[in-house]
Amino acid sequence: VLRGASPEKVAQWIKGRRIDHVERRGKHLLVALEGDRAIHIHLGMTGRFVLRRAAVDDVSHARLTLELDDGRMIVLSDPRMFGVVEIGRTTQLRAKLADSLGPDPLLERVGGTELCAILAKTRRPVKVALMDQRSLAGIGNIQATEALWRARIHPDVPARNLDRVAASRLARGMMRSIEAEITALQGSGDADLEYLQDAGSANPFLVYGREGELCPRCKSARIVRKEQAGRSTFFCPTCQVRTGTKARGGRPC
DNA sequence: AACGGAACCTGAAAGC
DNA sequence: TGCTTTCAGGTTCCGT
Repeated sequence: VLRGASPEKVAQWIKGRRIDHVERRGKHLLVALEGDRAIHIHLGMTGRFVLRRAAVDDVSHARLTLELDDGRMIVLSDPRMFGVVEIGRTTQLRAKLADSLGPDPLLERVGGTELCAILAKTRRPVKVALMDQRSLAGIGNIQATEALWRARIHPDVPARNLDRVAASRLARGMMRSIEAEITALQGSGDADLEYLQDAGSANPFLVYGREGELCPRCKSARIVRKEQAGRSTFFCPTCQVRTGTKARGGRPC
């Protein structure tokens, strides 16, 4: 979906401009062009970039094609059209992103102290709080699910109940989970993209999408799936507990 | 202010 | 086989 501009206007805005660099904050991408112009892209749920040497007719659901001067094509494919493309001044778009998004764990340090302070602001379930882009940028349903399992924290715990120790585990679990996903993407041929977008490939996650399977840690309980704030959540009812919270005397931030 | 729920849209998979 | 239902990685808006 183009935001605030016609296709013609977008083409006019970017045509002939050299790409200066690309920056990212959370799930948002900023393709910075020369002359303080930029393209803001959010892939939504089903958006992906496809690189083609020449012809692009084989790319399904192509919504935007960037033709480079060396003949390559960057095609933005997005079946469900939840993605967003917007043009504007680089400085302006960057400021808007910085303003609307919380810290990005890959750009700035988000340790136990920082995370504890962020979570202390709400009594929503910790999983829901983790996915709120205004408090933390870049964590989606899968990362939140995986991070909570790694940290042995039950997704239903009110965010503000987490003490320093639990928040530290969660911060670490979050980083590990992100790193694992990046490694999987770089290594074995886009492992989780395949899982999510191509049929019949193996599930690369620890608990996400594994309802009914044995917990990979305790190997005794089975992974439970439940709906939370309209999203699927997976957790181990044995490993992931509500202990270590302030309510039980844990340390605050 | 903060929260839950519906809406936005299409395709794949499961169910019948 | 083929039609129908369910579900999906995200965000935003609206009503409570």
